[in-house]
Amino acid sequence: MNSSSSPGYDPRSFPPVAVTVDVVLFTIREDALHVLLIERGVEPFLGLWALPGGFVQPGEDLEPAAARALAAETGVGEDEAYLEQLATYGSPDRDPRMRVVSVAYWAACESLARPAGGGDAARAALVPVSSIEDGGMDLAFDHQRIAQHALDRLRAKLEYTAVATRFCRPEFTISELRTVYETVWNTKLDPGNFQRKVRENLPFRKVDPTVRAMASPLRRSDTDSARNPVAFSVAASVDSSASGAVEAEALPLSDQADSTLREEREAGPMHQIAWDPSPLEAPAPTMPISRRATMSPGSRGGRPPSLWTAVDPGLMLNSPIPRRRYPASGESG
Amino acid sequence: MNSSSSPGYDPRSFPPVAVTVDVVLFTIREDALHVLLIERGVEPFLGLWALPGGFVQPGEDLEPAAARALAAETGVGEDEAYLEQLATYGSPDRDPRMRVVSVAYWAACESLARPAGGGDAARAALVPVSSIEDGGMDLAFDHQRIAQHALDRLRAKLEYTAVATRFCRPEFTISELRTVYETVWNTKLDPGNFQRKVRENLPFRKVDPTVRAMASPLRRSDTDSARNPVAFSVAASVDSSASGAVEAEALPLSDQADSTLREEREAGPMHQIAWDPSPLEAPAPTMPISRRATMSPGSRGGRPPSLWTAVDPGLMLNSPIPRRRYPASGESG
DNA sequence: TCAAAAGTGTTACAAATACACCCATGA
DNA sequence: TCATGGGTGTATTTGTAACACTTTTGA
Repeated sequence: MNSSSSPGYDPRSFPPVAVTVDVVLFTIREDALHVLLIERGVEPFLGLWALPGGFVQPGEDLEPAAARALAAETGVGEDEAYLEQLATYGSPDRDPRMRVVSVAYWAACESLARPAGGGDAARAALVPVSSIEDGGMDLAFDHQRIAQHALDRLRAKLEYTAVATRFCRPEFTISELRTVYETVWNTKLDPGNFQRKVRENLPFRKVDPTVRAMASPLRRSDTDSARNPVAFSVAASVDSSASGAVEAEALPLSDQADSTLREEREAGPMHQIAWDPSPLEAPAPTMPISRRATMSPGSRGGRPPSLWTAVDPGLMLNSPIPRRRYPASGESG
Repeated sequence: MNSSSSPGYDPRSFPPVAVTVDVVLFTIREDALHVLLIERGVEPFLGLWALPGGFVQPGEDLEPAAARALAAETGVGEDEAYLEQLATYGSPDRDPRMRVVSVAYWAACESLARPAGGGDAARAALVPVSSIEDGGMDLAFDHQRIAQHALDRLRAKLEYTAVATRFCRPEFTISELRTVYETVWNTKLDPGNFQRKVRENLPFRKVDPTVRAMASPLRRSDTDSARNPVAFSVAASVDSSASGAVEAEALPLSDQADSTLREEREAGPMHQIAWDPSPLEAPAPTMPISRRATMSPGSRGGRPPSLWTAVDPGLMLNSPIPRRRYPASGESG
């Protein structure tokens, strides 16, 4: 704020601007990184794809606004996604209707459970980031640029934070985590070295099998959840309660109620959107939510992997995951 | 921007919000990192110190608005400072008067030449970041938080970009540059290793002494400046080209905050501010602007150092400057 | 018993650290 | 000629890359 101005300050004298939020939601589907887009049902850019978003309401903070917009348009609840501010875009002509300043957020979540079919309002689709990057898709407004920035940020943060875990279920195997890195960076990582890296990083925690065994599908009701990070409870409160920061001790982290828990998207009535397999989107996902230990899709065997969690996805890694620079376009095996 | 909204879209129906910009300007003075603050002349927070800033004008993009606000309140011109978006703060109650969303920027510039004395309106001061960090200063609004975030970002970016050069004159010695790193990180770096790092980093360029000799104080007018990075010419075009909004990445600033309602004083004339040596500020700077080769203040001799420039302060280093984690508070020697 | 995946060990190489040392200059 | 800072050389240490190898399971 500056100091002096014309003494007579009139709250209504400020230039008329609308403030919105836009969210770039990433998820991994079928071994490819996807972005969630919504088809516009009104002008301008009618029929084009755009990022989910909406106006910031009076009395509403920015991040909650982003979370709300995301939930309203896609059914992705607040606890399901990691949400972080990206940047703000306010070019005077970015919206033909009026001056709109948009605060962009990016989000990461586990593969969307199978989308409820109840298509009501908008059509949503998950499109591979490759189609964003190669400019093959025409997005509304400056959303292409925003999405690209979000992608850059995501890739950068994978290297030195534990956000990658937000693409996994609350408990995951190291291989699953490695697959996330490989998918986002579009590269291959050495399994052995990756293993070592995860093990030496405090934000990643191995789930104690004995603790898991004792705690049945239901959580213990006596001990509190937030203060006492016992199995089950942690995952849900993970991002918000970041509090405890880094401790050296092995917490009894663990998973949440089985699988099924996570499709409880009660987050309000008809929020589900039609996961219409539009031209842009692959057929609905069939990824099993079952708790099989081994990740690999076509696995015929192998040593049973141990399960891991992240203390807090936002935490900095003490030792970054080295990435071989990913090539511009797809490289595999 | 959101996709679908109520069909009947009324440009005047959006919630009333003011959008402002705030700038955290860093500079190095007397071997300490300082932030520029302005004393508030009106309520709220009358008499408190605050970041320079102002309203975003109709038709004005965000970054230009920040540059304008900075120039208007401090006299620091656009070409003099590196300017980069930081984050946006929009807590509903951050300004008691009304809803204000503030897009914060951070800036770095060479030690402010001697401040024009023409003290007219506001009082400005450079305060050491230490007094911000230890909470010893009470800033208006949420500016303390913003400043802290900016500081975190600055420290992070020093590591993998060439921004540090923006604390130096267009041409500088490696020692000067090292001093910048040491000051910002509050640590000591090995001169030999630092030397090597700079030499192997492409964004840093040694000024060819022969070229310098030929080109008098004035630049050659025949060859273009942007294409042909000759001494002198490079520095000027440096920052503006960094435009591309979001750059690499920095810290996990996963919080949001608020904004500030600043009373705009038009970008009219009389922009200089009184560099009043307020209680917060050290006496006016006396740093010679002369082009002496050796940096060290009390230098009695030594080999004449070569001069360097940065191709572009925003550029990523190909080999990051390793930093020993700086201690919480001052460590020296 | 075989293939596949988890996980460990080991070596080769690259980078960072520490520090000795030489060089050029002004006083 | 001496103190001082610029600049280089180099051994030590640390970290990464590559890959062989052991373990454990399902088919």
